[in-house]
Amino acid sequence: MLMAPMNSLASTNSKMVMNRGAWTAEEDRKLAEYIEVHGAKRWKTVAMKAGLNRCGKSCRLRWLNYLRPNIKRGNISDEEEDLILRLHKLLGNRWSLIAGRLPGRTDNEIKNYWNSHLSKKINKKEKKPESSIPQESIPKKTCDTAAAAHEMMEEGRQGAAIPELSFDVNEFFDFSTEGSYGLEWVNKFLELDEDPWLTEKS
DNA sequence: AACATTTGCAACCGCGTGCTG
DNA sequence: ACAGCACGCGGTTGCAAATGT
Repeated sequence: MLMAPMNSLASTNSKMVMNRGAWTAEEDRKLAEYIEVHGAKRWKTVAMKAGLNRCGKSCRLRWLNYLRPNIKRGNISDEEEDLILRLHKLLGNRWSLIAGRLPGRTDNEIKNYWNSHLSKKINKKEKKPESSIPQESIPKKTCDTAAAAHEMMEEGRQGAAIPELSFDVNEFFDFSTEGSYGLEWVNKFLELDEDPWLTEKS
């Protein structure tokens, strides 16, 4: 659903009247032109120098979620949806990490998609307990499956010691050194956790 | 046709973290 | 060591469009 930009709402803040609400095409153009020349950093400065009556935070969000090159919008494919489900199972609500595995997708889009589509799907499934995998079938404390990895991460987050091995999700999912944003490696990894619950299309 | 409700998504907010002086 | 700033993240809100009654 593409909403037409409405007139910017001015904040009632008495100190500095900042534009708020939906961005106009003119604002988008100014921001994109500025970033093309000066780069996307120091968002407060970007906001001022681009002649935008917006806070830096708002500019950053607009750029990352809408104006950035190579952004894919809408039409999340079955493959992408499946990947989101698997990664969410593995990582929980770590939208930026999940988005990092989906080229052209933003964390905001993934989060919205999850909240409006996938969480409902999952709720439906959970109301059908016979279709769920029995807990005892999930291996414990190994990296063999995504479920086990997720479990370990949850423990790790709560500060619990994992006796057999130490598992740091941030290290494990450090994409900074990875050149490619291809899906192959993660698909291979996730194939280890073939889960009929996830692969079953509704 | 008119109104009410739900849906989908852009944008905002608050918080945590890291960097810099 | 500390304060201030910038950035990034996840949760939440607001509102137009879509759908239902």
